[in-house]
Amino acid sequence: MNAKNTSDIQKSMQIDADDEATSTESQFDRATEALRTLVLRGTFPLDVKLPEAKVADMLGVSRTPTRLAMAALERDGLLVRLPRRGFRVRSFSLDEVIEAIEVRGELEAVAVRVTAERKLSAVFRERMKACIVEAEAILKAKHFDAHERRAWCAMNDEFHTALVEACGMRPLAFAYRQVKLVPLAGPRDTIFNVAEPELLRRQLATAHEDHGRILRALLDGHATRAAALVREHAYRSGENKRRNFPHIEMQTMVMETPGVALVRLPGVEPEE
Amino acid sequence: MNAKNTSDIQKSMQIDADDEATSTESQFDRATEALRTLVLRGTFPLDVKLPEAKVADMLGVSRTPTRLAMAALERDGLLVRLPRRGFRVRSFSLDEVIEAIEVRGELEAVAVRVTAERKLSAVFRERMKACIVEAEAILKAKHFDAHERRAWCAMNDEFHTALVEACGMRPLAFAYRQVKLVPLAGPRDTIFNVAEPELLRRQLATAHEDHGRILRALLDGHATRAAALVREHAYRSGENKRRNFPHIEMQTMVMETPGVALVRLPGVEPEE
DNA sequence: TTTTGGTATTTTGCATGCAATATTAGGTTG
DNA sequence: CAACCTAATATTGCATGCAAAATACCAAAA
Repeated sequence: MNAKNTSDIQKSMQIDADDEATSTESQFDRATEALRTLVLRGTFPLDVKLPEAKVADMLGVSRTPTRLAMAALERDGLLVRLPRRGFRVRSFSLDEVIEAIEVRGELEAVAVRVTAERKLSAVFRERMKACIVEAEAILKAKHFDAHERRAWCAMNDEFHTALVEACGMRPLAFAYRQVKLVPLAGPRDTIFNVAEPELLRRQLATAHEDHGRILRALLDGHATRAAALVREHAYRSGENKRRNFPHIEMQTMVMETPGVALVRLPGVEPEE
Repeated sequence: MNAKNTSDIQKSMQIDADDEATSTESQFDRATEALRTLVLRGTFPLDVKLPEAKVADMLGVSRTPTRLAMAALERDGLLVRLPRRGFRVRSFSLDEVIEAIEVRGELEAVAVRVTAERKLSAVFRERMKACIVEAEAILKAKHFDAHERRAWCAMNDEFHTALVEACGMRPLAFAYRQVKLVPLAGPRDTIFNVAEPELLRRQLATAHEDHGRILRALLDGHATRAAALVREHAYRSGENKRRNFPHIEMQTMVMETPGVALVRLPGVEPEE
C-alpha cells in the first residue's frame, strides 16, 4: 500500500508543477502541496468541516502526514481549525484580497526604498531586466492564450520576488511570503479578463511600463520615487483585481489561477 | 502516564502565563507553547540538531504532538527543518532583529495611516488611552523592578496591538503577527538596561511621549503625521535594542525577556 | 410539528510500533 | 596515526489502533 500511496501523490503533483529532486521530500511535504493545490482549486466546499480521513484518502497517505499538512495550511491561513472538530476551508472576501495586495505593495515599497538607498546588486538588476525583456516578448503576441498567460504570471512573480529579495532583509521577505498566501493576492495570481481583450492588453502594458519605471528609479537611486511607483503599481493591481474578478469564466480560470475558488463574490458572506 | 504527562505540561505552562479555559486546548497547543517558551529561553543549544525524542520527553507528551509543535515553530521561523534529520534551533543576528523591528514599524505605519484616514473607533481609542494611563502610572515608580517591567511590556504590546487592529485589515494583522515572531522584535520584548537607570527612564519616557503623540495624531486625523511618528517610534526602538542588548545581565533577562537567548552577539556567526 | 433524551456511529487526538535512513563506533588497512 | 570501510545504534517518518469527544440518528414526549 505504501508504494501505491506514493505514486498517487506523485501523480497528483505532476499535474501542476515540478517534480524534480523529490528524494529529499517527505510525504508530508508532498501532501501539503497537494492539499494546497486541491484547496486553492476549490475541490472542497467553503466554510464547512473538512474530514481528515477523506483528505487522507484523497491524498493517498495516512492520517499522520495529512494532519501535518492541514496544520501547515492552517498556519498559511487557508484552513481554520475548529477546536475539537478538525478543519474547514476558509473563504476570503474580495476586499480582503485587495487589502492583502495593498499590504504587499507596502512591503515591496519598503524593499525598493531600502535597495535604492544602497545600490541594486548586479544579480538582481539582471534578474529584473530579464523579466522586462520577457514581458516585451509576451506583449508582442496577438492573443493571450494559456501559454502567454502562464508566462506572464511566472514573469510577474519573478520580478516582484526579485524586487523584495534585492533588499536582503530576511524578515521583510518572510512577511512578504506570508502576505502572498492570501488567495489571489500574489503577483502570480493575475486575472486575465479575456472578455475584454483591449482592456486586458492595456492592463498588461501598464504593468509592464510600471516595471520599467521601477527598475530605472532603482538604478538611479531614486528611493522615494521608486517606493511611490511600487505603491501605485500595487494599487492598480488591486483595482484590476476588483474589475476583472467578476468577469471570470470559472471553468477556465479556476484551473489556471489557483485561489479564485476561495474568494466570495462581493456581497456574499459566509454562513457561520 | 497520561495523567503525568498532562500535569507536566500544565506545570511548565503555569510558569509564564495564563492557564484559563484549558478545556478546548489540545496537547498539541500546550506542547507548542511550552516548546516555544523553552526555545526562547535558550534551553537548547543554537544551530545544532534537536532530537525529537528528547523534546517529547521534556514536554511529557508522545512524539506525535511534539512533531506537530516542532512543525509549528518551524513555520514561526524559530526552528529550521533539516530534510531527513529533524530540526535545529535557529539563531538570529541583532541586525535581523532590528530589520524585523523596522518592518514592524512600516506595518504599523500603514495601519495608522489607514485608521487616521477613516476614523478611530471609540473602542480602540479607549484601549489606547488606557495604555497611556497605565504607562504614566508605571513611570511614576522610583525603580523599574520586575513588576514594573512586566507591566510595561504588557502595556506596550497592548498599545501596538490596538494600533494595528484598529485599522481592521486582516491581512495586515496577519503579517504583523508574523513579524513579531522574530525574537526580540515584538513590542513586548523591551530590554531594560538596568545598568543605566537614567538612560532607561529616558527611553521609556520617550516611548510614552511617542504613544501620546501618535494617539493624538490619530484622533486629529493626521494620517501622514501619525505614520511618520510611528516610523520614528519604531526606529528608536531598534536603536534602543542595539544599545541595550549587549548590556544585558543574562541571568535575569533571559528569563524575563524571552528570545534574548536566540540572538547572537554582534560579530558572532553560526558555524554551519 | 418541534423538542428532548438517549444511543449508535463517526471523527478527532494521541501513543506506539515498525521500517528506512542517518549517525556513531569499532576495527582494519595503508 | 589517519583514512576508510563495516556493523551497531539511534532517530526520523509514517501507518495504525484505541480512547475520548463530537455528531448523527431515532424515538418518545410536549
